[in-house]
Amino acid sequence: MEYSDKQVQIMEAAETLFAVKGFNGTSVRDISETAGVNLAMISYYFGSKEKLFEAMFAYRSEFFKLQLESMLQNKELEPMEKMYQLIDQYIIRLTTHQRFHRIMVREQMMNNNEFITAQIHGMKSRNQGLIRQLIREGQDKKIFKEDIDVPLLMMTMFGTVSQLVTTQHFYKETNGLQSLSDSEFQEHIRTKLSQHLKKIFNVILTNEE
Amino acid sequence: MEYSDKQVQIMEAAETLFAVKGFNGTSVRDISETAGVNLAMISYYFGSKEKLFEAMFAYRSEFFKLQLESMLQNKELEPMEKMYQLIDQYIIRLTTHQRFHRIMVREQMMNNNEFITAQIHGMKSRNQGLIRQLIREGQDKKIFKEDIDVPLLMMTMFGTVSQLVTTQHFYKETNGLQSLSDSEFQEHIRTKLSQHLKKIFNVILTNEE
DNA sequence: AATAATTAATTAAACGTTTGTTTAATTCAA
DNA sequence: TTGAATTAAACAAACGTTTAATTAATTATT
Repeated sequence: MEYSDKQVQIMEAAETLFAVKGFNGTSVRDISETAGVNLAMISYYFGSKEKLFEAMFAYRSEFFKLQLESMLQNKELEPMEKMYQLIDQYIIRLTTHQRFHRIMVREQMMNNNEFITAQIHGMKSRNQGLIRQLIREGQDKKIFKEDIDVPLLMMTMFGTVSQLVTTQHFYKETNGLQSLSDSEFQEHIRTKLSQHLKKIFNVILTNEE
Repeated sequence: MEYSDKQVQIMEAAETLFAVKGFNGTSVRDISETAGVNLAMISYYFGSKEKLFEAMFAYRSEFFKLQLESMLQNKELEPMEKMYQLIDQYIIRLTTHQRFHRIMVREQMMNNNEFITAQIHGMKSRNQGLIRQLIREGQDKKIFKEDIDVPLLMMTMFGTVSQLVTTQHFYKETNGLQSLSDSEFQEHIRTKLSQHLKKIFNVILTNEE
């Protein structure tokens, strides 16, 4: 599907507003004003507010997908190296596309829209499959331990990053980081998360410290 | 503040609906029908939909608070035992009050309502303070390691549990647990989370396996 | 203890806004 | 000249809230 500049404008305005105010908290008039287009253009291009949501979600999820295949198939990388790269890629994706991530968090709680629920489900099982494969590889090479609870480990990775991103305002205040600029703070978050998750994964997957 | 049966009915209906459909996705008429009361009773008792939300949130957060003080001050418990109890209590609370938790997750992303944001902030810093204290105790007794990133460790605890609770539908399907009854599944989740988090905390806080 | 007076609870209906969507007319581009 | 893009206006439906009337419960007075 290809979109004109104007259509992209509308989808980006919708993403921004949905992320902050939620789907039901955002009016079509809000979106049209933010996008700088006439109210009727939204129905004209997308059919309805709901369809706009679905179009925007599909459009953004293209960019949001982890690009793991080539990395995972690289035979020169050790399994733990691959896992580290996977962690870092996930952190980067999630901190870079925070607005979209907030929408995902809300939607996977709500299960209101069938199309979007299906999209999220697809992403999730794809990711779980890839990680399972990677862990299997490490186990076959006798580098990883055998008793790994893959779903729970994924919950920890997704959950830790998600928790920090969605509650970063609290985190910033509670830990006296208000003086940091926005980009400094994002860098801080990424570094901390990376260190923390790598430590956990290392110790859960192998026997070393 | 004391509430009559009818007021509690209204707040419980509101909690249920807000958890599923969100604040803006729930109409006052929805609430009145679910609670089995006349539409006007909501304004009559609570003033407005927003005030009802705040009243419900305050009412429920009473039950939601972790009761940690006495346990943490028990001098016969080892620090790691206390940490395990803390983990289990958190898991129980969150899985028992899932509706309220969903509302919290949404609200701490939105920051729309000042009163509720302040309430959440209070809970969070209180919890962080208690955990920090407990970890300090373990460090002073030379049982815990010195380089512990407390905020990040909390993110992992809150995030892992939260992620599993809010995406339990995906988890159930992806891991072939559809045959379990609701209560069996809740028990499954609690056991898994408990084992998983205790393992992580044990290995992060101490040097043992 | 019975009745009157007062307050609280409950109701259906109506209020003015805002909502998402459509219309019909107009402008623009191919 | 034809079809797409754009517009202001209008639409009915749903929204949160208020009103005014009625019923129920409580308190005061005899």
